[in-house]
Amino acid sequence: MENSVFKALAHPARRQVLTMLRQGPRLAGDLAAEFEASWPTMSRHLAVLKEADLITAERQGNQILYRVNTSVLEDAASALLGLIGRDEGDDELKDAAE
Amino acid sequence: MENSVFKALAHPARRQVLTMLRQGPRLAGDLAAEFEASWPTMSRHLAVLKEADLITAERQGNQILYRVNTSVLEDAASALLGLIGRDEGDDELKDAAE
DNA sequence: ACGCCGATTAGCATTCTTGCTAATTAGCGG
DNA sequence: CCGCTAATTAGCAAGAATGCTAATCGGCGT
Repeated sequence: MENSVFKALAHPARRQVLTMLRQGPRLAGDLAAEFEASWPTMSRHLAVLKEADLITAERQGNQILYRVNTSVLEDAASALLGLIGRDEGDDELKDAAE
Repeated sequence: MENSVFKALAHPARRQVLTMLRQGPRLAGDLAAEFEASWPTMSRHLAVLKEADLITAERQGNQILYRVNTSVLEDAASALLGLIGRDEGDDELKDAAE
């Protein structure tokens, strides 16, 4: 679960999407329009972010509104910070090698 | 540059390595011994982390000592946190789509 | 029902990642 | 120099990620 979050964050375009959503929700097409990549490509990036629960989708009639899931982002950030502090026991951030 | 950091964080084994390094530096073999993966495989994971500047390597005679680069981890964490706060202008976390 | 627009899903090719074994480099000790 | 241990690099195969175009789905208006 944690894994899918970091994997989702691994792609620049997806981080860029999150940046765009920072100031509020946006329509899918609105987001897609800002990238050079094709629309279907962006659609898949959004799907990856949704899969990782970093964003949520809501239908607005014809179109789809995306918004950031702040708490998941917070969890990821604190997981990273947990990697810094010495010996804080919890938040181990380990999810098995493959 | 930011990109390689998040890519490096995308693999569970590599995050696990960082977790292990939390309490202090460790020898390469010492780290490798804790994983099921083969030694060369771990060596490459370490190379990826080093490439992202998340860890540093230092030769100790026959062996190699790895330690976390805390500041890069901090930067990554604050980049994520920057994605949350509304409208903070800087730290945009964008590094071009592909 | 039809056409249209917004968006996703299917299918495919290309490239990147991962992980293995085998070969190589680096340093130490006799 | 030779042998030994520590670790990395080479080379390969399998699988995942990315990006495209074409096809499809969903909802709205006529």
